Amino acid sequence: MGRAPQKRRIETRQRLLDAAGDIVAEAGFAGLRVDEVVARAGVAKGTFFAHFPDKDRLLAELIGARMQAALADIAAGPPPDDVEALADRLAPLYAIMASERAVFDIVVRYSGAALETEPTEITRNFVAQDELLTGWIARLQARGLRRDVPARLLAEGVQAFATQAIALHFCVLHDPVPIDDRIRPYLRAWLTRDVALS
Amino acid sequence: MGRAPQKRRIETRQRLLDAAGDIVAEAGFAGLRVDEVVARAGVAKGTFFAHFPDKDRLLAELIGARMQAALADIAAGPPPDDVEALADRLAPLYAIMASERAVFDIVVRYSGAALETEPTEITRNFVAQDELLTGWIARLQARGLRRDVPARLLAEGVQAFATQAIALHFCVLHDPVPIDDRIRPYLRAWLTRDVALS
DNA sequence: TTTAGAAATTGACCGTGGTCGATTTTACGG
DNA sequence: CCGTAAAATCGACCACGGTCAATTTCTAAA
Repeated sequence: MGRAPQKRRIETRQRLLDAAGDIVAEAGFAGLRVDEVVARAGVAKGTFFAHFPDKDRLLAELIGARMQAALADIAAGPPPDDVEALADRLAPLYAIMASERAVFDIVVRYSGAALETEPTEITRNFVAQDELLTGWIARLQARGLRRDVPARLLAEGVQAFATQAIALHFCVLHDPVPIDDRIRPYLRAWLTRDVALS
Repeated sequence: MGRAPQKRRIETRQRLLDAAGDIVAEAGFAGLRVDEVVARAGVAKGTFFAHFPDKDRLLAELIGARMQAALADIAAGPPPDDVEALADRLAPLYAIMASERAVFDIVVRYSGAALETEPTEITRNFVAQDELLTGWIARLQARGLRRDVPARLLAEGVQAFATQAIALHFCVLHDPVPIDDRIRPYLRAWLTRDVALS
């Protein structure tokens, strides 16, 4: 364990994050250049990589922060009472993930902790999603949801379908359906034992 | 419509593919460098990009070819008679997708046709997977599989779970379970109406 | 206050993917 | 066989992410 980080380091890191945030606001995540970030933050290029192992990790940091905010918002409300309400509640989170192709790519890459690296905010977000969903689903299993499968597996499945739906969203073979509408049929089929009856 | 490609162009393209194949055999997909490919093929760098829009598309070409071979093999056999057999049959295809992190990344990126670009061999492979699976599942629906959801949606779901399972495979948070074992619980839950009874 | 050493920063440099105007090769009508 | 326009190839060049030895700044013990 090294020493605690100096105040200067904290400030530099924040300046880098702020500069990056500004650039994203102007040019999107895909338009972010490391040279531009360090220029705006007023530091040398090497400093950037003393704070972030690579460019993608900075993006993951920014995206993870947005996802955490959205998830906190979602978790703050009451648990949903059926599958449709559940889909409604998750929509804002998925909107972030699908906001840009570059964002989705980063989310997918870091949704599971990469083997070598420290977990990112995105990884933690997915773990938190898992817990929230598992709780919601376990509660709904007392109210008509399928009970033949553990709540945790169902929760993981929800994430699988969300990824699939967003991936299809970036695909031209399929009509430009809103992702929310695309996720819903999956969730109905996955979470209920008999769609015709629900 | 321009003219048909000249013989020379066909040969050059093949030399590039062969060189790339050799390098992959030696160093894996992650170890492929464009400079190395053109050096072995005996052409200039610009020629490479006259044949492939970018490096990733070459990789997609190589990976797609392997996937097509595996899928043809799978399709050649008789249709499976239950969920377990279905999972068995798909295993070789998933083994390719999970063989390397770099491979999985490419597969995910091109599994749906990217908005701007020509569809790759990988895209076509996923469409073919979809059709094969839809046929298999429709047949199995006459033998006990859930009938409350259209076969095509179930087929898409299988792909969603495969992606999820392979992604988790590259994640250290979870134990190093073989991907096949990871996919199976999903498929049982997704394809049957009541896991406890099956 | 001094000072040793750790922490933080610097910027020249490199590897690699990708571009583009110049050049050579091919196909084909006359 | 020649002339010419399209096709194919070439390679110097650029953009951008990432490295690292050198330098500056900070901290804390003496």
